This record gives sequence, structure tokens and C-alpha cells, in this order.
Amino acid sequence: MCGRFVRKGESKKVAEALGVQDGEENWTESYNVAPGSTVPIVRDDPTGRHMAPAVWGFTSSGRGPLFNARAETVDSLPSFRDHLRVNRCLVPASGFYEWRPSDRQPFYFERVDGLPLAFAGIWKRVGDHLEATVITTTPNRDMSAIHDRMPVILSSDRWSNWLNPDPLSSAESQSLLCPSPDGTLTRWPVSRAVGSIRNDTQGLIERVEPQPTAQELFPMSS
DNA sequence: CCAGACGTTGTT
DNA sequence: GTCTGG
DNA sequence: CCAGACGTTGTT
DNA sequence: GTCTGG
Repeated sequence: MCGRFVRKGESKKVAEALGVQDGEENWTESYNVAPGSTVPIVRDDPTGRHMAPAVWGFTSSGRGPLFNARAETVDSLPSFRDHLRVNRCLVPASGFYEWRPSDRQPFYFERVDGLPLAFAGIWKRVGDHLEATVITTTPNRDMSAIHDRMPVILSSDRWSNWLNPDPLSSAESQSLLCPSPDGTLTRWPVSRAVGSIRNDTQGLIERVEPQPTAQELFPMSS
């Protein structure tokens, strides 16, 4: 999954890297972006490529916003499939966090090449605002030791194909919704302080020694 | 027409 | 809310 | 996603 | 445990 991420850097540079021609004022820095917050998304239309604000997560009648959609089902589920066809977007990020289930140790992931990440997303209009969700897939080798899902990260050569405003068949979409190649990402353990969204500082992405687990501190004798 | 399900994640 | 199933 | 709260009544 | 808030 992808449930917390980072957005840093100068908006002008990010806009340039993404090929965005306007809307870059919607880029705001945060080291702790959570579902429900407003995030900049990137869309193409006949006039060009634009950055716009959207609430992260599709509101649902059940509990909690749908802030991820599975690549395996996004083309068939009623909540997502029509938006996949015509409302595709990028959700730009600098990196993202994942928690290792075994010990709740958080890790920060970013691209090895330091470029901005572009998550594959879909969006919808709800009243006077937009909502967006990030598509997830199976983990590549960079991720699999930490988590069993990862966000779909599109390389820049695929952005135009994904953002093409014309309807895309689900077969075409599915061909883009795959794990990024092994070696795309790097990672390191970070402070558990990232868990609380009250914390939002550069220190959240600094490497820490993983906190020993209770079992390591107090091993059970066999 | 109404009834009932609807999404992801993690956990064990 | 909106979609599917019956 | 994680953290943190989680209830009602009446009264002031 | 389950829900809300951020």
C-alpha cells in the first residue's frame, strides 16, 4: 500500500521535472502527507499538463477513505473503473513511507536517481473539489522484504501514455500498472515519530538504527 | 422495483 | 452515495 | 497510514 | 476491539 508520503523541493523545479505548465502553486512541502489531506495531482488535457489540488482518498459510505486502489481490481470495481478509463492522474511525491509489519519499523523509500516519484492515480470530481487515489501493485525486490504491496510508480517515459485524456482500455491501463523495475528504489529505516502526523520535519526521513524489537531485547529462552 | 454490497490495509 | 443482483 | 480516543445525562 | 482525526 501507500499510506504516507513526502513532498519536498522547490515547486518550480518539480513542475519542470514533471512537465507541468501551470498549477505549480499547488505544490506544498510536507514530510508527513496522510490520507484525507489535500495533495497536488497532475493531469493532461487538450491545453496541456496541469497541477491541481485533490483530497487524497475517495470518500466511501463504508469506513475510511479509499486512498489506494488495487491494480488487480481497479479496472472492474464499480468505485474505480470509470475513473480509470477517463480520469487518470499522477500523484507526485519525493518519497514514501512503509511500516514493516513484523515490528512496526517505518522505512523511507525514494528513487535511487533522486528524481520525483509519480504514483499512478485516478481522480474524480466530488462537488467543488477533486479526490484522488493511488494505485498499488505487488512489490518488487526493493520492497518485498518490507511490505507486500507497493504504489505503482510510473517512469517519465510512461507519463504521457498514462495521462492521455482519451479513454484507455483496461488492457492498456493494466499494461502500465506493474511494479517498477528492481533497483529503482532505495530505502532506510526512520524514526517512529513519523507515525504521528503532528510531526512534519526534515528529520523524519533521516536514517536511524532500527529500534530493537521486544523479542530482541528480552529473548524468550527456548 | 428494492435489497444489499460496496474499498484498502493489516493481522494471525 | 452508487452499483449489482434478483 | 498511525495515533488516540472511545459515553451519557444534566447542570452551570 | 473499533472508530475518528489528522
